[in-house]
Amino acid sequence: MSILESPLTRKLSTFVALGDGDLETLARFHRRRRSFLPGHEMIHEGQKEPSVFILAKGWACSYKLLPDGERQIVDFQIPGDFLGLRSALLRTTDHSVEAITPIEASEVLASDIFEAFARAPRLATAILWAASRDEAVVVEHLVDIGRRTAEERTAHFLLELGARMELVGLGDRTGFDCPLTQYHLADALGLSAVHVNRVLRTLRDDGLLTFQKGRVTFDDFSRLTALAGFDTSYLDQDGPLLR
Amino acid sequence: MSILESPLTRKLSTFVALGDGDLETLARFHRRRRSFLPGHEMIHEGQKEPSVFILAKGWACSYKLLPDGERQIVDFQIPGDFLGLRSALLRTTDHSVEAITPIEASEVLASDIFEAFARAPRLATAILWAASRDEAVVVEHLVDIGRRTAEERTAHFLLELGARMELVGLGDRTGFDCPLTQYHLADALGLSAVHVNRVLRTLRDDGLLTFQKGRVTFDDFSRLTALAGFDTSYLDQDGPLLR
DNA sequence: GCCTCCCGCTGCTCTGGATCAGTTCCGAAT
DNA sequence: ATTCGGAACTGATCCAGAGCAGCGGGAGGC
Repeated sequence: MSILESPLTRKLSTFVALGDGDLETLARFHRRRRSFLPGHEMIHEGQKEPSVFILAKGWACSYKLLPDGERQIVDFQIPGDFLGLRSALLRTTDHSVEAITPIEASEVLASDIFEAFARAPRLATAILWAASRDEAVVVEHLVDIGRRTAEERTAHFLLELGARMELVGLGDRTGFDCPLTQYHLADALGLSAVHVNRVLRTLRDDGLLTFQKGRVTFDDFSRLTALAGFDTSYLDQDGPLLR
Repeated sequence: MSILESPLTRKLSTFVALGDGDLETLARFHRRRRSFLPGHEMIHEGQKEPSVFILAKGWACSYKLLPDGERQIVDFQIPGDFLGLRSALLRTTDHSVEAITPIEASEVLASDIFEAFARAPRLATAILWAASRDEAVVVEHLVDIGRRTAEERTAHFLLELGARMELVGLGDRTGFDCPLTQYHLADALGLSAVHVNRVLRTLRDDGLLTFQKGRVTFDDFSRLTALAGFDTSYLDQDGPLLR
């Protein structure tokens, strides 16, 4: 896949129109190609020298484990996302990352990123923007768990995920392909797997959303966004915010 | 207050030894001094042209409101913290910020920050580090809400806050001054105020922690960290990580 | 062809925390 | 000195979601 059509380039381009120099610097990130099988722990909590990856294909999830063995999934990573960027900056790994599907990724050298900051300010801004966007996703997730009911929370979370998939051309408002199990969803939403199952069933029975056979289908987008209190204004913007 | 003893400088210095040029650039941030009274909404969700502040004195909180009027506090800001940095990068404000106490802050121009990235790479790295640290705080908060019981969650959250206060010289492992009400805590922890009250009472009765009269006291630090599953390794490091 | 494992699914019971409906306390304003 | 408003605190009841126990079905391995 050419750098020009990589999901990351696509994502960054919605924010800023990248120049040739930026693209060249970005291309240099993709030196070491790596593949991982489902279940592989790509990054371990506590790891020294944290690795950074750019996801080209497949899904991963970042999570933390509690002493009692419970797991909280903090975020899912989809094509175009960075893995371990925060850990690299903090020089300490505060979470683990696991491959959910077979994965294709580029392992990036932290030094390449810092170099990019020095010599390709436009690209640096774009990366910062992407990092901020990730943080905004986590914040929305926090609100989901803190203040929404199981149903709102599930609906809202899947809509958010759909919006992210759409941003890299892997989905639209009818739905998206989704390799997650109900267990993943439970660990992400702070619910039990049993309850996630019931919630998904009622959402389906109400004709709002179907989560089945590797696909999430938004059966009634407008009623769904209303139920979830989901802000659809992201659908309005077209073209880079910054030229 | 001289720039050298500002909470932000102090915080950044735990990470990287800043040079004269860095400090000069940092000093330029503090051009417009602003004061706010408790309850003032310094940043509004949806605001265009978001403002950026560096908190010098006082406490603020960033939060999101839900359609049904519920509020989720995402984070508290203490001296040395940035307000609205993420919004500035995203060029859209996805949360509000309210002053909790009387506040002294510097309003920073986004352009000054971007300039700093171009000409003071060490400082830029330090700011990036601070932003990553903020994100790590939000992630811990997410785990609190998603997977910990009310008691663990309350204890863990206050310990985390204590660690942050310690980092800017405003607390130690015996406790810290804290202007929050039980309502603030409830909105942050995703609990009802009633339940927060009960939890604080049992923590106090068990001789673990006292939340009273504007101060949080860690009555039994080691039992408390054990209950909360709180990682105390932050206490080990001394001196900048990066020289 | 059968076995096994994982995932989806379901009924029942139990409980952590919400909700409702107050009272008490304290500090600031008049 | 009294009022007033916000915060802390408490008891009683309710319910969303957890926990437990178990079933069915499909995909992969031998």
